[in-house]
Amino acid sequence: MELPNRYTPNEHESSVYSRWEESGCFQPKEDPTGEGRTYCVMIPPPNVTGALHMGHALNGTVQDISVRFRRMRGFETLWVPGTDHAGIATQAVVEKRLFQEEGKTREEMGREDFLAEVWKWKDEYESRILNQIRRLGASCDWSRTAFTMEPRLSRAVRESFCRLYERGLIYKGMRLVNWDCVLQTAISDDEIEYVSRKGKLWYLKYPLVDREGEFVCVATTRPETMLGDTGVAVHPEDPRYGPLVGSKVRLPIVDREIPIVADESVDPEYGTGAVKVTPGHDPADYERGARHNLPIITILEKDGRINAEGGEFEGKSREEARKLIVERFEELELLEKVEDIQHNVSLSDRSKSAIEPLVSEQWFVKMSELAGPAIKAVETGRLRFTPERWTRTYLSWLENVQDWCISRQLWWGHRIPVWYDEDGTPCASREDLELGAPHPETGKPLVSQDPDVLDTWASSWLWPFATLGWPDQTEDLARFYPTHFLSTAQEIIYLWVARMVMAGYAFLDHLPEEERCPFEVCNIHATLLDAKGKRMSKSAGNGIDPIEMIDQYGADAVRLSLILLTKEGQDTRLSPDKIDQAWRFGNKVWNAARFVLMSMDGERGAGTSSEAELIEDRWILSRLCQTIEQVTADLDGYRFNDAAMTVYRFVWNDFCDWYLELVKPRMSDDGASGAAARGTLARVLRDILGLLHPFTPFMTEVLKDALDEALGESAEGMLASGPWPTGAGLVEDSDAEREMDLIQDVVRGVRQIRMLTQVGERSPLKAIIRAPREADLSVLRQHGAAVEALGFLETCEVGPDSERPLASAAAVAGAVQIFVPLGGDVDLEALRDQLQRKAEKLEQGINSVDKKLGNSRFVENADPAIVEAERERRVELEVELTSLRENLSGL
RNA sequence: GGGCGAUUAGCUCAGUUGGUUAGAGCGCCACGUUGACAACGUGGAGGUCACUGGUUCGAGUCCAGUAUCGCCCA
Repeated sequence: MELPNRYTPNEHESSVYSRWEESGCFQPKEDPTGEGRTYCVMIPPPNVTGALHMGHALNGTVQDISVRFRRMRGFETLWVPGTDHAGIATQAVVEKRLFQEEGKTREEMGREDFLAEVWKWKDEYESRILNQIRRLGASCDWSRTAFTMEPRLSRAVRESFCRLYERGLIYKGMRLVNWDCVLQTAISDDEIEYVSRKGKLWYLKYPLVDREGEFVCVATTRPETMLGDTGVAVHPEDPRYGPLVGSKVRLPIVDREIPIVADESVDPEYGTGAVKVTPGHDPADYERGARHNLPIITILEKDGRINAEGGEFEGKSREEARKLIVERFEELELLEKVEDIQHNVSLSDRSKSAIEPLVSEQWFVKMSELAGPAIKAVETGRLRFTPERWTRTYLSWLENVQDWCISRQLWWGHRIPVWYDEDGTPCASREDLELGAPHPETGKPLVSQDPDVLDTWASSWLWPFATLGWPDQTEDLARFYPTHFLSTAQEIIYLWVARMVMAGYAFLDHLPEEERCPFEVCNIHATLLDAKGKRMSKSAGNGIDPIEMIDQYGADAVRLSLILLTKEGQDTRLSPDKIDQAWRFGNKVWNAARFVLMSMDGERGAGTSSEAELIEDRWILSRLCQTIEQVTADLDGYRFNDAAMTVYRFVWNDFCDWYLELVKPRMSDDGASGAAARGTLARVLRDILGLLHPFTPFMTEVLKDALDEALGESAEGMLASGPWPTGAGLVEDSDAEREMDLIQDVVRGVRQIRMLTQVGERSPLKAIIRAPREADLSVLRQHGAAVEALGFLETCEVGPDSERPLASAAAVAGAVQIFVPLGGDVDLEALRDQLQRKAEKLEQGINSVDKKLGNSRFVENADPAIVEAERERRVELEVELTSLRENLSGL
């Protein structure tokens, strides 16, 4: 295969992906013995109508690396893909489009027809996002693709609902909930976003009953809610109001007498220190009202208009009512003042309309009982977060968990499996019940099913086991549950992670307790920021489209850049030039491989440490050995960035910069040296491709084919199915590394001379090397060829006390001095300058060591090994400084 | 308001249980088209590690406080 000098991802990606799929390597093999090691990951199901964003790309990459690494190591891996029906988001999107395009509302269409439309949308969008995940290279088992509303998973939802219902953990009640007046549904606390906005604080005066001309002044940001006030609260120790507690005020406009109560929750510093209490429309007031038995008055319709309680304002919108009521207060001379303030407004995530707290009848799950085992899971180490600090976030939510409002006034979702008889007596059922059939307890005919649907999280919290077949005891469930790794975003720790853990303990009661936690490791990936450090988000419009980037740079570059940039747990600024950096690395690998493959004809050695004789072969194999060990350990510990950096450096700095340069002269050699070089190159390249495969799966797969072809070896399987490089036949060779260090230093010395003296990179030079130390001398005598090759030296004369030629340039590498006779071309000034600077740095180093060694408390207290190391360092520095000074004085 | 994170070279970031002369990529300067890669190579310049205290023989690293920025939650 002839490789072009540029890697063009678009030519390869789709065919490589198809080959993976056709090979079946993304699917775990049957395992009748049940003894194979498994590794299972569940994808956080993206919203079915959503599009892939960079957060998905990063998270997908992290999961894919984990899965590919384990697969290559021989685990039976399963990565389950799928999507989430995302009740409110999907319904809102479809509703909007239908209205815009066809002018229809869902009410006009009716429940059944509307849902048919949503299903159509779902099918279209589901394939879009799943294909985007494929584009990234994700090695999911597509035969197990799941959807939260498919029959299998819907059955799991029914089962879980009924179990909780039977355990008395689900109840229905009138509660103050967050109401979205546009979508006309309750939403959970987690679906609210807070936006800081400019607003006003109105100071309203409420006249005291029986005290003509006296008032209590309250401050409010929502004056229209005064229509529902049923009290005024002050702090019990507030001297301004103490005497008034127990008396009453007359609510203006409404003309209702309401009491003044003392409540510790009131902040005497805020506003006037007296607050109006509107239990029907404010969560804090709801609590206050409950404590003081104040009545609850609801003043809003479901669409946000004022209802009959508002008297003359009935039918007005919230905004109109606010304006009119403020005007009335002014007319009544009861408006004391208005202040401009900055405050937080709660908006619905989906409709972006202001949330109205509203009392309504909803279904709830009692959470405190379910939270216990989830807390214990982290305490006992069954569940581990990476980075570890997220444990606290998880625990703090669980420890303060509120009951979960699970009903939504939507149509798109799992309909609540509760039916009512004519008296409204509910019964929950796993199977659909016929209307007219007798209620199992009362015997009266059933007249209706609950119209509401469940919160989407009430199905996604079952994801780790429902996708494996639960409530049935399937083979998959037995084999792959509990799963091993979950990777997700920080803002979803409460919404999803904690609930999944609760669900695992609550529902998988056929398993012993230690096997119920749905995953071992929960990774919280970095937040992606734009180049200015702002969080990438759809609403801010500052996101980078991953698909666009894949088109431009290839999936490998997108994946690798995300990992190279993302030190675990640290937020990451992403911009296209960072992706370009990763592309360049890929191109470097491509060209290195191309070069290696061009010279694979002829005899080839085994490429093992035991066979390696030449210093560069021993050295690169030793470095490879360390790299494999390091990368394996890092991936095992989910340190993706460290792993990627290690391979990156090995490939670029060791393999390309030094090894390839060193073996160039040997590559076309017919003898043993050439065979060893080719064997070593083939071995190192093959292992590099293996190590890189989890990060850059497409390119490595293409190069693997090319390598097989060049070596005349049959392409057995794909890289994706392994094996992972083991390091077999490699040893760490510290002698080779030390020797290579010296060679590199000397070569750098020669290069410095070339630069300083402007003699050019390749003009042949004679070098004279003085190596007074026996160890250096023998290395340089033995491996002079390497120095000559990389320094482009004609000759290289090494001796313990070589004479310095007249008119020579010089460099220093430790105790070694390098001289190059140059006649009159030497720029002595520049040379002296450089050596002088180096000497100053050395002196600085010696001073700091002397300061330590001269300090008796250091010598007495520090670890003896450290003290010894400092002494040795002192010697080394001194030797180098001596040779530098000799060199300088010889100029 | 609560919690968390960050502050190191012009920019983006590494820096392990405290112990070399604090590193990388990009950018910059100089040189170089040589047998893979000029999207490359070689060499170089560039840093009071935000600030103030403390602990320690020793602090970029640990502790406390201050400032600025950011994220999550309310």
